Amino acid sequence: MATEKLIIGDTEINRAIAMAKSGETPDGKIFIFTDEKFTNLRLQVQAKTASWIVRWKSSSVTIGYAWPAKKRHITAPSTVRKLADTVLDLMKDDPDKVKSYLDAHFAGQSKSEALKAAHKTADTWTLRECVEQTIDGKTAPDAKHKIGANTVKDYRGTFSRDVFQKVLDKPAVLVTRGDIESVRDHVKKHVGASPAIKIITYTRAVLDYCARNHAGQSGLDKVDAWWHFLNAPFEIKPRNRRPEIEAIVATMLLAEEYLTKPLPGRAQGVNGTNPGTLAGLWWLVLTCQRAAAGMSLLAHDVVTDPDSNEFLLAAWAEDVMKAGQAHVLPIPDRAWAMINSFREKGRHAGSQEWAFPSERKKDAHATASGVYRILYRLAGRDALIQEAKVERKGKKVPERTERRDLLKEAGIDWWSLHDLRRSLTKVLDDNGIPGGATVILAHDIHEKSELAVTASEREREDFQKLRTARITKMAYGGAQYIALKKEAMRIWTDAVLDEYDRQKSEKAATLEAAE
DNA sequence: TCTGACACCCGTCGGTGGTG
DNA sequence: CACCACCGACGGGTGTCAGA
Repeated sequence: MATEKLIIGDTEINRAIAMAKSGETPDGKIFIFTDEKFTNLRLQVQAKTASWIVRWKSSSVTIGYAWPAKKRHITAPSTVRKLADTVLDLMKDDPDKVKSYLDAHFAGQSKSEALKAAHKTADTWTLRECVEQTIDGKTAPDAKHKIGANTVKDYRGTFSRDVFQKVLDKPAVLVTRGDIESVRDHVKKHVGASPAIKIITYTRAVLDYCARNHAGQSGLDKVDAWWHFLNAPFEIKPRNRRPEIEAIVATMLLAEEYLTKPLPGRAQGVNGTNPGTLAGLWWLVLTCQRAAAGMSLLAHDVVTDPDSNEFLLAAWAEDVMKAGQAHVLPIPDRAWAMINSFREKGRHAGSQEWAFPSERKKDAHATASGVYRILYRLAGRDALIQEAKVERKGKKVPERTERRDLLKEAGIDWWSLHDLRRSLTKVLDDNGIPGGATVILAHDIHEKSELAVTASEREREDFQKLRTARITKMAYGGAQYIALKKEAMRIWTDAVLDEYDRQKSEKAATLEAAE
């Protein structure tokens, strides 16, 4: 083995690099330069690498490479000696700390930061432990800023990503901005912007929580709060799909047409839509409520308005609405008649429980998902066939043939339930009542009335009467802006229903002309 | 005309990604 | 941070058809 003892300088480094590049040393064995200036340092060439090694007593540690130039690349003699000096001290102190120190050093931390980090490795939390502690702390019954089950689900989803695992096992004090940013970028590239933003948001939340509440155990008191600078340099463009009333109504007429016939290409003569589900779609079109909340309307919470012949009142309890606020909406008679014309033809029409009972399940309400599927099928977005579970036994089976986008064929751009809310806002703005949309959409209502019902309450003979009284009181008192809501609801529903009447008679005229 | 087998269809469930 | 949209997967109910 060739060993040269001298002061390692650029000449030696270049020779070592040349050897490593070719993979050949003069005698084919390991080639070593030992440094006369810093006795514990050596530059060792073996195969295709030239490594910087610090030796002390019987142990040696690689602190970097002169070649290859990929990771931990160091070629300046002074830099190497400085690093070697620190590492040697650490080796004498506690050899176990060297690795973490080098991790921190090459992650770009300053000497003092990296040293602090190194001294903390054994007894401070990993990032994973910080996550767990944060979730535990924020879900405790007496937590100050509690998080809900959905948010816990969000945390778990975010931190369970594969690319995150390695970083999570690092001690939190050693995690760097670069670590988190590379996870963020990977997720952005392979998943999407929203999950990538969550990486940043939740990492920041976790480190903040631990630094604030468990600084000692997490070790985060020894580190600058670099996570405050974490950022996601992109944003999600807000959607701006806004179907015109004409398109909405054309879609509704199309859906209505398929109440009595199968959709194109279907192998069986099953009607494309069912009245109960269509009633749900009409309900959402005419009220523009959030789909899930809108469909969970209880049957007894639609009441006649004692103060008006032209409206009904619909009410949602606070636990159904976003932000936990009760909501009352006046429904113009004309609109309710439209909805009801389909509603009363539903399979479970007249349900005591739900205003919009499911077509399928007894005792359940029609779901937003089911309503949405009407649009989904009309656009031909549903899968062509399910995979056959059993081998066909030569029997001729009806086959589904084509998938057509009926909306496109009718010149309608794809729209979905949430888009209705933008259409409503536009129509009301155009009609000079910009506040109308806000009150209908329940963006900013503060109402504390109790609408929860107990079973025994419902047993009472005069329940419906009492219920009506309570909803009315809520509608007219307090912060429900009932007059504004009435005006806004009338403008919107009239606009939709006028267009419906227009298109319907136009259609009838076309049919007549064809005969 | 009846019956049973089969696979189809609509609406539901639940997970993932997006939104305000 | 708490909701929403979207969509794959699936199941109960049912139309279809061959054969009795």
